[in-house]
Amino acid sequence: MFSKTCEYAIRAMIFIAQKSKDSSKVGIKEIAKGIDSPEHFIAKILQRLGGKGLVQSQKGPNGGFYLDKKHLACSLSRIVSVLDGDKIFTGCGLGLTECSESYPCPIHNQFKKVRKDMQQMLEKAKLNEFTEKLEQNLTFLKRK
Amino acid sequence: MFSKTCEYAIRAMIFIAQKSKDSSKVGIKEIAKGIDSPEHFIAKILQRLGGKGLVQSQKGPNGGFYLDKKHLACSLSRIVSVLDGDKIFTGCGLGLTECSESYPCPIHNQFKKVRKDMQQMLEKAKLNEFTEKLEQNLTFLKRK
DNA sequence: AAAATAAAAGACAAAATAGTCTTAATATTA
DNA sequence: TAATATTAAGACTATTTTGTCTTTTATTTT
Repeated sequence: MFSKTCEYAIRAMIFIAQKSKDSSKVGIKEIAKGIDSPEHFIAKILQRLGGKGLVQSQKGPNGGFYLDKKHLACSLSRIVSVLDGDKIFTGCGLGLTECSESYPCPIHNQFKKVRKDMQQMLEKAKLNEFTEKLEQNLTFLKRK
Repeated sequence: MFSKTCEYAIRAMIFIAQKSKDSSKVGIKEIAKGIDSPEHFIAKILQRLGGKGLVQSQKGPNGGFYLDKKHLACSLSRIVSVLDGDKIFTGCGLGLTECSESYPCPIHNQFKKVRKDMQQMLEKAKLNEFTEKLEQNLTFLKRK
């Protein structure tokens, strides 16, 4: 569904959101451990997201990644579209570049609905809404 | 969403279904042209599907690929699961291998619903249901 | 100002996916 | 039975994605 890049990214962003609640920063090692991802890989992904302004960071001792109030309200769909593009939201299920209402592939209408539901779901999902359940150990960002 | 392999496969199978209506066979070149895909690539994909019994074929002059009545009722979900596996139907949106009801990722419930809708949509979609609209040029399997 | 710490950047490597080409096997037709 | 047409199979190449390693830059603390 999503690329590995995107899966790690969402997990990392939710993790950073959790840690940013009390406006503290979190280092890349802790993030990598916290979401069980390759350290250098997630580092590069966060660089990309930082470049696009989705996450903030600070170098040097006591530095790290963080999210201010505004960025805590970032939606998952934003992360997906920045990293994977919006093919998943608007692309044809059968890979036709010209697929559209007026030139539909055979599953255009059915697929359109599923796509839209996915988009709306990710649109509604904001980074800061996951913190509480994580703290209560009702949801998880890494394997047991 | 789906792999290129799977996109081509679904288009090819729908194409073969259309041609199989009057129980005639269709060669790989015609299929490749009809769905606008690399010839040798779709050939290998159809080999895989043939090996799994999803499509039938015959060698030699006037040979080609075809679908008998039974196989014309094959669902798109079957094709997807044979080629891409069922990660898309059952896998975690954030890539957690152990994600489940009792150990859910933060978006488990929302994602589960979208996944299920997708699966049901593909389950219901049978190869033979697309033929008519294709013939009427109301839907398409290749770019203009 | 120096040392230490942390992210940024870029080069590299490995694996998976996508795509191509050649040869072999098999069935049909003449 | 020989020629031909067609899929099957396998080796190969290219591209993209995933992942690693090293060096640089920036910031903080001492």
